[in-house]
Parts: sequence; C-alpha cells; structure tokens
Amino acid sequence: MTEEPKPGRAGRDAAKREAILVAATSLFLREGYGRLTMDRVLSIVGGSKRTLYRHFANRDELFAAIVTNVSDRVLAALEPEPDGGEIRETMTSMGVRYLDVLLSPEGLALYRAMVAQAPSFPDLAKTFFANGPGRASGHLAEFIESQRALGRLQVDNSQLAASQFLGAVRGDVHLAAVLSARKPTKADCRRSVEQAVATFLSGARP
Amino acid sequence: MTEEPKPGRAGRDAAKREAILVAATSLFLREGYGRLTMDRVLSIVGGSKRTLYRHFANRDELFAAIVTNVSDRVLAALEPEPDGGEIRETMTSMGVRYLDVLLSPEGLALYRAMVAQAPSFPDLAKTFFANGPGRASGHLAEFIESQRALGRLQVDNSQLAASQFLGAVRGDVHLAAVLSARKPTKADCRRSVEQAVATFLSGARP
DNA sequence: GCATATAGGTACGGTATCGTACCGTCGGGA
DNA sequence: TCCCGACGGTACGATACCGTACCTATATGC
Repeated sequence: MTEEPKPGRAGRDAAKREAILVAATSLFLREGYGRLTMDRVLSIVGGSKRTLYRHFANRDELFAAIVTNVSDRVLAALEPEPDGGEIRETMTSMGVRYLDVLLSPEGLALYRAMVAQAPSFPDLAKTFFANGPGRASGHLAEFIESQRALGRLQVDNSQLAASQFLGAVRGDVHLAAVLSARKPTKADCRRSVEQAVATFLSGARP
Repeated sequence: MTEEPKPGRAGRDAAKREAILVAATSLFLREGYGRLTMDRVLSIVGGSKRTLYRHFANRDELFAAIVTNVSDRVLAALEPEPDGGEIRETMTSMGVRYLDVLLSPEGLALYRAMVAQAPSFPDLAKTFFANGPGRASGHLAEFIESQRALGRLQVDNSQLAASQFLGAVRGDVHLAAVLSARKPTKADCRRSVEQAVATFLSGARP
C-alpha cells in the first residue's frame, strides 16, 4: 500500500487506476455485479472511456480486478491470529470471525457475485474458493491437527472435521442472510458458534 | 398432474402454457437465468410473442413460474419418508438425500439463481428458503424433537441442532460444487454424511 | 358452413450497454 | 521551449433484449 502520491506520469497512472477500482468496487458492493456498468463507473469516477478502457481492457477484466481487490481485503480477516489459549476458546473465536466475515456486506456481495458468475469465470471462482472457504478450512484443519498431535483431540480426518465444523457454524444463518437480506443478530451468531463448538468437542475430545 | 390432453380451448391453452414452461425451465437449467431471454424461449417452443406474453405477462413472472416449477419438483425429494429405523440410519438417509438434491443439476441451478436474484426477488427468495433449506431443517428438527421426547436424544435446541447438522453435511462439498462445477463423488458425499452423523450422535446421545 | 376469438409470424419502438472513434486540451520530460 | 503521449468529453456503431402492434391463418363453437 504505497500511499504517497507519486508525482510523474506513472504515479498519476496508478492513482487513476486506483480511483477507478475504488469507485467500481464501491458500486459493486452497493448494487452487485449485475448493475455494474462501465458507464456508471465512469459517472462516479469521472474521466473518459478511453482512460477507463486503458486501465481495464473490458468489463470482465474490471470484474476480476474488483474480486481480487475485495477478496484480499475481506479474506485477510480470516488469517489465524497467534493462538495460545484453550481449544474451546480458539475455535469459538475462529468461528465468530468466520461468521463475521461471511455476513459482512463485503462478504455477502462477494459470495453472491461468485456464486452467480462462477460458470462465466471458472478460474476466478476456483481462486476465490481456494483463498476463501478453502483456506479457512485449511487453517482450522492445521490447528486441529496440531492439537491432535498433542493428544488433546481425537479425529480421523482433520480436514473433513474442519470443513464440517465451519459448515455447522454457517448452519442456516448464512443462507438466510444471503437470501433475505435479513442480517442475523450478533447473539444469533454467538449461539450458533457456541453450539457448534460444543458439538465438535463432544465428539473430538479423547 | 392431469396428463390427459384435454380437447377444447382450455386444454390447448393449458398445454401451451405447459410447453412454454417446460422449454423455459430446460433453458434455465442449462444456461442459467442470465441467458434466459423471451426470444430464446420462443425459438425453442415456437409460437408467437403474443402467445408467450398472454401466459406470462413479463419476464419476471416467467422466472417466478420457473422457480416454483423447479422448486416443487426438486424439493419434493426432501420430504421425509416414513421412518421407523434407527436414529443413525434415519439421519444418514436424510443427509444423503439432502446432499443429492443440493448437488443435482436442478438443485445447483436453482441455488445459483436464487442467490444471484434474491435482491431483485425478495419474496421469491423467502419462499424458496422456507420451502427448501428451511423445511428440510424443520423436518429434521421434528424428528430430533420426537427422539428427544422418547429420551433417545439429548439436545438443547432441536432447530439449531438440525440446521447445524445439515450445515455440517454440506461442509465444503456444496460450495465447491457451486463454484467449480466439479461434482464430488458419491463416496465423498457418503463420507461427509457419515462423519456428520457420528459427530452429531456423539454429542446428542444421552 | 360461418363468425369470432385466438395463435402464429414478424416488424418495430424503445432502451441499455459494450467498446471504438474523433478531437481538442493539458502536462511532464528532453 | 516544444513535443508527444495521455486525458476528458462525447458521439457513434453494434448488439441484445423487452414488450407492443399489426396482419393473416386457423380452429372452435354455433
């Protein structure tokens, strides 16, 4: 993130590109991919089509850039923090953060767009899956595996256990939010996570 | 389902409407809502725009009819069969059927369309949720509740337990299928269901 | 058989959107 | 200072699609 407004042509170039991307991302988050048009982006960011098409050769390329942009920002919140507490505590905090990310406006918009556009952007969809849900499961699986090695958990398949735990955390909460735009309360989320943790531990403690 | 080709105007009318709906549904399942246009429907089913617009006043209405049509057909498979076996067996069979429905081409297309179009069709989305995932959770919750009343299960919240069990069954399998068009194998599904059942039972048996 | 409602075929208006072309202006680098 | 590439503004071509209008053929009901 080089915030310094570099002078010179290259700096102006990068700044313009950034401005376009910011405007396009904002529009995408507010109204979804379907209502994201080149003309509307222009009407927000200003400038000419020539310039827009110089930075992004076509609409697909702009979409890919937006997805990468939002993904990086949103999915960074899924990185595991240096844990060191109890298993229950660690998993609860992971679950809560996971649900927070998924239910955030950015998370919901990204999910909607990727599900809808996956057939048109298979590569992007695979990348999204790998960097998003896939990586979250992966991190959790590593944690479970490490606890298993210490004899504190007993599971057959860490990867499967992790993805099922996260699936349980989502429950119906995520789908309800995606479909009805009715965001569940923080309390709903906590309850879902705590229940999922309890179930997981009852089956995985030696 | 009155299959008899009634004579007379009314019969022809109904048959035509059915033919349009079948063609539109097929197109929707093959290529998704985005590529479903009135002209393409016509080029398949034949006939004139006049007729098409007589049966479905506009594109939104046609979409709603398709969704209802596919929903009824697909979600019927989620109705609980008269159970009477072991808890483990019943839940395994429910989980397997649930996953089968979700991963079928119809299930995937319906899911994609509803997620993408939910903001534009909030009522339809709510109905879909209630008749689909919501009802599946509901049936399972009833079953869990009945077993709890018999003292065979011990759970705090049957509804939450049911939706989390189904969430665990989905795990990453469903999302992977939605995003990458790579259908998991039957074996993957069975393994996911059996693991979820085992976890659930370990936490819910008295 | 005949009148009338309805289907078929097609053209059309209107709109939205992508991507290109043109042209005059501006600013950084030699 | 002067030149060249980038930029802004806008018009334009091409396409796709929704929904309506018009006219002819046809089949239903009497």
